[in-house]
Amino acid sequence: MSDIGSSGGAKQGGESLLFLTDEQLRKGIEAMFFAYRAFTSDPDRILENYEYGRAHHRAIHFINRQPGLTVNTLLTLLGVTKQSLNRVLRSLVEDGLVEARVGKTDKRERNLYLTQKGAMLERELSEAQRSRMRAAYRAAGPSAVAGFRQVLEAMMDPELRKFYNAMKDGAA
Amino acid sequence: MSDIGSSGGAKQGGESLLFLTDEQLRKGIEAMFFAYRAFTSDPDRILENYEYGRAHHRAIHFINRQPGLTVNTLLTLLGVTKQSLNRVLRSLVEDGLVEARVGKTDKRERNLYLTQKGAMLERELSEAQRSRMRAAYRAAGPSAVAGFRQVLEAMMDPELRKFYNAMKDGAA
DNA sequence: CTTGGAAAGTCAACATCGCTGACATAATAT
DNA sequence: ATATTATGTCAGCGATGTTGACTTTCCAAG
Repeated sequence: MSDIGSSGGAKQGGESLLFLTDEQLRKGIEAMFFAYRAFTSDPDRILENYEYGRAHHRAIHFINRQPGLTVNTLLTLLGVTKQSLNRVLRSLVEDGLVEARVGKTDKRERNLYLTQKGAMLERELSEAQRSRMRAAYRAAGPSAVAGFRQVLEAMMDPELRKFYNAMKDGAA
Repeated sequence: MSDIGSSGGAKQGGESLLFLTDEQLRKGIEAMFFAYRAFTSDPDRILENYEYGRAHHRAIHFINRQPGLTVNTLLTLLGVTKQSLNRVLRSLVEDGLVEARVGKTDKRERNLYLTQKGAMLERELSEAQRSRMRAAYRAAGPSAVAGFRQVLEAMMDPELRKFYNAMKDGAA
């Protein structure tokens, strides 16, 4: 019953609140589900040819975006345990895709960088993903893209939103 | 080099194409990643109290949205193998959350329905998710929501977009 | 200079949830 | 009658997440 409240109340609010009915919200949930599935399918298909999975892709993505970031920062961005990340990171370092340099100020820290080989895989993976994103952006148009970004940002957990906003976006 | 093409070209296109730079696209990728993580975290937290996982949630969601749908349809919507779905579906039926009625026209088919118990869990899970979605919608505003939905829809694989559009959205 | 704590790495065990392959059953369709 | 379809099931495997325990390294504070 408690979830009916906001739904039943929506129609009273006039046009500006109509989109907050439960069915509209459920439709948004489905949109996220289907879109995210498509969004990950392209890199997944590529990764089948390697011995890597989605976890490797995510690590590679953020190392590329913030060269030199520490393991701890990467842990926060990915939201997994160090044991889980370690497994992934070790194979990437062993295979020569990622370089872990001992920190110069704090020697306990490791600063992570993509090697040339790592950067190549990153481009292959992200190009697949960017290609779908680009097509969707073109189909939807600039103002839709702005709205898309606004809603996604509002949906994030506050702590990660900080990290998100701290990243380059080429809009400046 | 091939992924530079569209990026380098973006600046030539004037204001309307500026959002297609590689960095803008990567930022969109990150937005999807962080938002999706938040989006799934609420129901995941609830599911820890039960013996169910994300897969159960997804099945419950679609059975609720299309009561009476067949196993095959659900398979398509979820994009998993029947072996994977069967494991999930069996536990839901055994625990009395889902009812599988033999089809009346084709007796090979099973039509799936939520029981009262299943509907209760569905509401608990989806309320958590809708609550976050509602807050994001409110924060971003109606026109942002329209754009959000447009981009996500454009991102889907065509076959699933059909299913997506066939679902109730309360907009009619 | 010793010591406490932080950063990182590692080992073991386990759960979830994908997958493939093989096979059984029941019922429709030809 | 036979082929095909929808479903269910068993076995095994792989990727990725988890907790818990422990070690090593190293900065920093007493």
